[in-house]
Amino acid sequence: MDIHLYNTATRSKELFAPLDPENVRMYVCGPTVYDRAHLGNARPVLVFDILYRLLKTQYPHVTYVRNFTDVDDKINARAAESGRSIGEITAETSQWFLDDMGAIGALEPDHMPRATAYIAEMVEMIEGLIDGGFAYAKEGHALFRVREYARYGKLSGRSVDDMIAGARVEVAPYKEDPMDFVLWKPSDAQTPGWDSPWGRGRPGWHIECSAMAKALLGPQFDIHGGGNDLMFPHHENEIAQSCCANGTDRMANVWMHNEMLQVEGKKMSKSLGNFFTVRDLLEQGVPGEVIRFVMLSTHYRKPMDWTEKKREEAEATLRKWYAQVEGANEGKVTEAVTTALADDLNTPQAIVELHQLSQKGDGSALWAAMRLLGVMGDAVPGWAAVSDADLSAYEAAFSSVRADAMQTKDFSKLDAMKQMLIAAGVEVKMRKDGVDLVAGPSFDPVKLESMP
RNA sequence: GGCGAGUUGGCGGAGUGGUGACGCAACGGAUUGCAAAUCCGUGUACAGGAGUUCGAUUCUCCUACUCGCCUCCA
Repeated sequence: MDIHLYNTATRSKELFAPLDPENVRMYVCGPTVYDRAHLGNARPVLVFDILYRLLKTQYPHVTYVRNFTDVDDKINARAAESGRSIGEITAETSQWFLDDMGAIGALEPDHMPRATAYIAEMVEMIEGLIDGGFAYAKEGHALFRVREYARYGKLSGRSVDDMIAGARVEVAPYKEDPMDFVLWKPSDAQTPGWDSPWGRGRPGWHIECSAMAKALLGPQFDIHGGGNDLMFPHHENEIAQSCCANGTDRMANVWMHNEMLQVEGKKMSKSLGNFFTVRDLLEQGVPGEVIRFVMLSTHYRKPMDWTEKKREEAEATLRKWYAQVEGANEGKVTEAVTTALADDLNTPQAIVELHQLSQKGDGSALWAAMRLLGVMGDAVPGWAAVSDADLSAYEAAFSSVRADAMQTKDFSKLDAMKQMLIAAGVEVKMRKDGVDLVAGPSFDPVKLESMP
């Protein structure tokens, strides 16, 4: 099946053609590990998780790399204020990230390199850039000479001159040109640092991805992804570094960027008070599958608005589907579902196809499709499982009361009983010749104890 | 200020140069002691203006508005 992906670099949807069909290679910019992942961090993880799953259905092998940025001034600040070591913080935070992303159904990438494990590769790459005249060392810094790379700004559609005119660039005495960006910077005694030809210091933010991508995927690979906030400057800088250091004309063939997440129509930010982490939601009792479903219900290139209403709808839909899947045997993913995903990860369209399967009552195909989307595994998750509470005694009692009521035309006792059952979270389904009681999601057996 | 994305019915959300995607909600009907659930059915949405066209929601241009990035926050 043909897969089409929107390539930011060309601003168009293109037929995906891997460099090596035996080994599709993708790199996604991962988190800076200094705290819990917030909901916005989850979006790229889920978007590229879907891409990873899709690619795996079409190619024999996919190599997915997502890094951990464990050297960064935010981490340094966190260490300084908490008195804990950097290693302790990054180890703990990295595991939190994996736990939280696992809870929302994200598969782990094949490689999850930590920046601090690739310092030597970064130094080597910077040396190469300096040797080639693309970078220079000054006052303990190494800087990339942006004017040396003619294609700088092409990915994000900017020109160097326009950006200078915008005057939002940092001017520093050690820079030849205000646009030049840092590859390596000096560390003082309190700041983590590594020895280098330019003195003890630490890498700039962008070089890690160039070095790790090269080490694990080679100088050129298929897909590079991340949030669209990374398009500039991060990805622009990565391209400049990698292409100049590796002598290639491109770093990745396809650049993919997801749009940002909002909460109730506004940017999620601490100042607006609508900032929360994935863990916060999970602790509030929002199942990971629901978080994932809401995320997938908006196409990745559109802003995604997290709302309470969507959360509720997603949960209702999933409960309905889980009930249909329970008892079915897992079948095969229908072509319509895969086709939707193959069209630039059109997850909302894929969800439509799942609705169709649900409508047709095709539980086995639904199961397979839900698994592909990552909201279903080998069994229905516990939170959605139909309760196995034995209500047969109540069923019998209710049936006989109902039979009496039908005779006497006095339904008051029956209605009272029904109210109690409903209050206890029991779904009451009356048929002509009987009654079914099903424990609903909010079933509370304690409330039935006062029943006659 | 620069760059970019977007504006589809009550809400969410795909898609298409020409027969009202889909989900939720709503409404009508069947069923029901009454409800619920279920089933059947109903709705003439494509920001505004101009242009291209036999025909535009879909293409082009302009306007308005929203959002994002450029700045530690994805």
